Amino acid sequence: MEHLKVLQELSLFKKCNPTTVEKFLAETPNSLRTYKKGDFIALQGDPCRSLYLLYKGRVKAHMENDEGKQLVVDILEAPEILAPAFIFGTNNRFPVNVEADTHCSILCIDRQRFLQLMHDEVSVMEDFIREISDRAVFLSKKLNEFALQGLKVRLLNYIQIHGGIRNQQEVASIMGVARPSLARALSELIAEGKIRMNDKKVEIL
Amino acid sequence: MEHLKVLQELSLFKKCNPTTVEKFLAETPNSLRTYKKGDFIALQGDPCRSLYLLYKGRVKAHMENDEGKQLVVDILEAPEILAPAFIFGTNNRFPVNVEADTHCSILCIDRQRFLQLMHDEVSVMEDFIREISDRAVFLSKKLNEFALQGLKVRLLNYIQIHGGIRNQQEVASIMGVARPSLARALSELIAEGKIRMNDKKVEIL
DNA sequence: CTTTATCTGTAACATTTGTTACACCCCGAA
DNA sequence: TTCGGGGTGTAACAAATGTTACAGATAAAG
Repeated sequence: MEHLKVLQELSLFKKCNPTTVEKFLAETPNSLRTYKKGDFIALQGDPCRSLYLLYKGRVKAHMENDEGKQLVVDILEAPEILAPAFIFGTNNRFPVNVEADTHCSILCIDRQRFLQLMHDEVSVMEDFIREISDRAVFLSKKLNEFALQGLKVRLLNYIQIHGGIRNQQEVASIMGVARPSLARALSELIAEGKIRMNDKKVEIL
Repeated sequence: MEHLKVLQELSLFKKCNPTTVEKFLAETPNSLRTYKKGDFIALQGDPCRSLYLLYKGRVKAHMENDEGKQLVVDILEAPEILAPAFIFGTNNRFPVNVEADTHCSILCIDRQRFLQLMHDEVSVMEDFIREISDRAVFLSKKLNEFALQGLKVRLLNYIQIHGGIRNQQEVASIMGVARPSLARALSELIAEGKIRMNDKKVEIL
């Protein structure tokens, strides 16, 4: 049960009494699942009836439209709560595909059991509400970028946060554009003197 | 205190004991504010430390980028909770401007008092979590549309939901495009036989 | 070291949307 | 009635992004 230790690291349980958490995780009907890289953990539209706790590995959340165009919305690294904002919604379905980006292990906890925990442990309730709220802030920031900002601005934001570009294809998926468009945006940013590139490191000016 | 009755209609309090709600609203330090059409209730970046309950009027939430391009994210009608997803976030600031679209009355409730209510009343906690979750779903749907769908698809969705187009300028702000672009998209949809227009009513085929 | 696959830069052209401008219509005010 | 304002349709051109193609660079595999 060494995964219990990992899950204690979740911000969700940080302020909570460790023995309470341990007891909760131990007593909960343990639906434990593992996935290998490339497996789909959930599909857009799937019902979302459990709390999914990622305790090992990395997952990608991405959307896809009818023509196959993709957008990687988020990349989550263990330990992390998956899709906390979609469990208790009126229409509790995944709005994204969740795909294992490495070998992954996930603990599924019954929704009712978790509600009970929130009743009993005030700090868990507060932290869970904070988690959901942060997701909403994250989404509205993304919405702002996609609806109002051009590609070059989005790209500058990305570079500022990540400090560089490891893989153009990857970043293009996150920006929601085709790969050559990303390369062009990079060239233009360089031509405009906004950034400088040595190797994969990008410097903002 | 007839606004109390209106607020009882909020889905947030639907399952809750009415006298409890009444008592809560009455006892809470009543920061009551009114705005006239066009007033800004909150600005992008403002701290968000209270629960804002809209009990009269209609507000618009919109974002703006540096060049002045605007996007109307949502239009809320009383009774409604304003920005529930931003009160308890790690960085609790408004990500949108909130503007009075008619004469508005808003009740501000202290964040800590409301937390207390959620502790005491399980149904309020559950409903508040549902509210936030629904906001997150709403935002991820919007993100999907803006990042992955073209204007014509967004427009069809809008027409399907609203059953028509009252005012092109208004809808253009919601779609995040210039007004002539909207008119063009409409023409093209008609030319493609996807919709038919008589007067302001739009029929989907 | 050579081979091979992947990543990168870039060009040419198509599509979508923005911008500006203008003519038309409808409707209410003077 | 005339006038003026707001809403609508549309055209012409500009800017941003998508699509496809290809050539060179780089990294991984043998």
